[in-house]
Amino acid sequence: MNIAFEKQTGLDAHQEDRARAVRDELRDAIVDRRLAPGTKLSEAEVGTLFDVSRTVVRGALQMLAFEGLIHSERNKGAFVANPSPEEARQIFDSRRLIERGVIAAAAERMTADDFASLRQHLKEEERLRNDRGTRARREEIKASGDFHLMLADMAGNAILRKFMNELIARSSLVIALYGRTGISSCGRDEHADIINALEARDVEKANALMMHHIAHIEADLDLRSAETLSLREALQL
Amino acid sequence: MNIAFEKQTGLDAHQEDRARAVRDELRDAIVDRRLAPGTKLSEAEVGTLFDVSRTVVRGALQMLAFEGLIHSERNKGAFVANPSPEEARQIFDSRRLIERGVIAAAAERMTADDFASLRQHLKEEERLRNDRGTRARREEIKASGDFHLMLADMAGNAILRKFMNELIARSSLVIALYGRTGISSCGRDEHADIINALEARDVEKANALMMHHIAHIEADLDLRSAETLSLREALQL
DNA sequence: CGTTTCAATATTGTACGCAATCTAGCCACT
DNA sequence: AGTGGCTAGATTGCGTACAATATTGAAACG
Repeated sequence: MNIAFEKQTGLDAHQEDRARAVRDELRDAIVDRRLAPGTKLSEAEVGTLFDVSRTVVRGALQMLAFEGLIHSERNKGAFVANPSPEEARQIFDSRRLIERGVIAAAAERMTADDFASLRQHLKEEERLRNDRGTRARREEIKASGDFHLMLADMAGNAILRKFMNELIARSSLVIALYGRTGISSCGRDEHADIINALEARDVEKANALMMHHIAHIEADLDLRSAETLSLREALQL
Repeated sequence: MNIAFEKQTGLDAHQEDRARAVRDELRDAIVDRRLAPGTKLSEAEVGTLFDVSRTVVRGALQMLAFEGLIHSERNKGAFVANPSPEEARQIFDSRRLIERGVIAAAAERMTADDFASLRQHLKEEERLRNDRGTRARREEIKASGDFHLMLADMAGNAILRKFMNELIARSSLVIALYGRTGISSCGRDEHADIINALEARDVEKANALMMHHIAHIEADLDLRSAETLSLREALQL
């Protein structure tokens, strides 16, 4: 476990809820794959790295377990989730369902400001796409997910927003695991097209575009490696 | 807090994961309103009642907070959730969305056994509906929710199932808070109609029936009392 | 008499220690 | 040499003590 942040980030910024801070750091590390699936997250080790007690670490791990990002077994410990192809399918099926609802709700509520901030975000995505290096790739994955989360925000339903948060995080993990080209599939201006359709208040079209978008992401996955993964799971989990 | 179960139930059955056992007891108590919304759940008090340490209680409370059944504030404590009318709307909007997906997935996977166990469950609901007393009412609410959870099981998507679990629990809370007649709306054989449509593999009809069903439940609520509740919230929260 | 301050009390947040459980490595035995 | 069991080490589960924060009540002041 070669995490190199210690307490550089806002971990000790406000001394509020350190468990949440640790969770956020771990989640980022998992989502952009600095922590490989299957990695054991030892309470003592994590605690040492973040300079907090095991009590705090346990809180953070419990939260991550709820989000499905780690998998913890009693008396065994917590491990970074290693989603099976079947789980991957379920995640994307769920996304199709929920993003449909997000589009429908957002279409009725979005303001000019919303479109402006989405377009601002698009520029950022574009910039990252042209950058090179693994760091840019990681940020690109995160930015791509953030687009969907911004839409969920604009839908104005806190529950759907929470569900999306979980689904996006787990999607990133799946893409990291099974992605062929990384995220180039997310590449072309599909996000922009969705925004345009929404601005035209064409819900049908926005929906169709979103479904295509998700289908593209899923098509970039190589879910055949089922056996390989079951094996890995059997061996190290 | 007049909970009267102590350790009568399967709490100490297996000595595994007592936090989960406490969570389940508390969830039941919240969902069928033995614990009123807004009630403070003191760690020490809960611990004494269940004869476990605060550590275990904290674990249980954290889980309930994730499910949206309690609301905990730092250095203040945990309180049984007191959903606002707006939250109630969001919960039912989310249910409409997700149950649509459940119906679609279940329709393609359900077996004869599934229909049999659903019909078995219907009989149980029917029996409870004819019983009198608050205990029967509570069990009726739970059974009514279980119907939806059984369908979610049959959809074969663990993620949707988890979402439904949360939504059903929160719905029960909302119904308890805002329900006019209790659950008579859920009464007529709407569940049975849905099963019949599913068995005929008529997804469209099943969906329409489910949407009507949810609309009926929602129509039985009195969400006007917005001010009253904000006040209550302001006073006791 | 109302308001404000402050101290006493209660409650939550966190660290730590011990017990229970799992893991790994070694030795004996076939 | 391979297999099985056993012991030593490591890790998690949980209780408890102490620190940090909020709440309550009374007393002092305007």
